[in-house]
Amino acid sequence: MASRLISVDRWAAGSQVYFLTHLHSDHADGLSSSWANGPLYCSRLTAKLFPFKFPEFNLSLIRVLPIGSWHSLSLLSPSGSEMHLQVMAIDALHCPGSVMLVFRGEFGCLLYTGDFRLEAACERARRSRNMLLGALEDQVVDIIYLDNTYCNPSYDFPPRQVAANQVVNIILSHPEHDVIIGIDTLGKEDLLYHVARVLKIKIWVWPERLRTMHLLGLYDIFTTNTSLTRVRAVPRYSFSIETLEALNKIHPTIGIMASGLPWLKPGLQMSKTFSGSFLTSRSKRAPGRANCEFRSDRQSGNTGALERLHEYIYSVPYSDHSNFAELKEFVKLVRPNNLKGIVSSSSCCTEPMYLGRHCGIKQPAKQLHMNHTSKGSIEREVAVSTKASFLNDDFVESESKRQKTLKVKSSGFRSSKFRALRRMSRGAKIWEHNS
DNA sequence: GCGATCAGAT
DNA sequence: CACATCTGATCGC
Repeated sequence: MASRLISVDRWAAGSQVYFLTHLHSDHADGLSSSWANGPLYCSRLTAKLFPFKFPEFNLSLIRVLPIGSWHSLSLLSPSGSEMHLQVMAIDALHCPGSVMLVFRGEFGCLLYTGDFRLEAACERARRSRNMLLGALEDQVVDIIYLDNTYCNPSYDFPPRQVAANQVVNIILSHPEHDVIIGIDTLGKEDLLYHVARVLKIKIWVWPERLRTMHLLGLYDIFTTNTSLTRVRAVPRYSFSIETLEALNKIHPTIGIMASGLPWLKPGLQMSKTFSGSFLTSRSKRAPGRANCEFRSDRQSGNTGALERLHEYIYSVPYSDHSNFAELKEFVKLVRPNNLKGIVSSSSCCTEPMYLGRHCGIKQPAKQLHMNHTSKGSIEREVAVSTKASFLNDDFVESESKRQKTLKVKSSGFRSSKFRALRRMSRGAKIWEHNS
């Protein structure tokens, strides 16, 4: 049906142009060094980081989209005529290089937010909002494709600035401890930078991550020398109770997980908050252990929960996705005719519709995530609602990317032991100069 | 042996 | 009850 002229964060063949909103692997996977399906548009910073993630990639395919200016494209429409459209990238403040995309053309005006967070009090976010409003001028956004990751009123967490200060306070209250902070391959640099600046310390990162920091222009505060600092940012997958227990045999150490848990409004489902989280580990489940003494420092209101999850581990509600209130404000600002979520998961499957009601959008029965089984009919709906068939399938497919299949798992003892050993060996890198 | 893909774990 | 990312198994080459 639809000819799929454009793909966003989707890499199957068949489109004429491709857009990458940011370099997190759940958006970039499918790309590879051998990928050559068409020109790939991304922000300048993403383009700079790109060869680090895909060393063999044919860089001649990459097109830089400058932030804040319209870029014109001519595509061949299914009927064989030339189709003109324009696209603008706007800083999404999700991770370095992340952008949202505004498309306009004979099909109307579409806004694809990608993953984003524009906090109310943030100056850089204010610039993005203004840029967006300037781009829209008097145009109506026909469809907003929204980062609905936390599009549910129960997701209520503070601005990143607040959470960053919580991290600072936790470190300050443990003056004799080493500290590890779990991070991913990209993102949370602002948090680390804030911690380093306020505490006037350097932060250890692993060598690959240091190279990323340098690509981002951060040269001074990060080091791979553990003797220079007591604060280390470690890969999230090596951040575990086992790691902390091992580290504590050598030196008192606390772990801080920035994000990692859903942050529910006080009073909502608190009893199950910790089940199934990253803290679910074999040692935690061992009977008779006193290592699950959750102390809730949750304050009233929504200033954000500071949770001590474990004698060594704190969780801080630091999120690079918008919370519900922010999503609501954003949709009110954009006032789209139609609203669709880009993430499909159990907690937000019907929430775009809910958000639309909150924001006064008159929304026909077209929302995308009624359930996961009616995708075919959804695609037909979208084809109608966009007035033109050229974007449709790929947007829809990008939304179904993160669908999870629930399966019964069987993990063998051998593999778990192997994993533990592997973690230890990675941990050894973490404390190499201490032991 | 290698890359792509998937399941599973964290 | 999330996200992002890693490993290992499997498959096709």
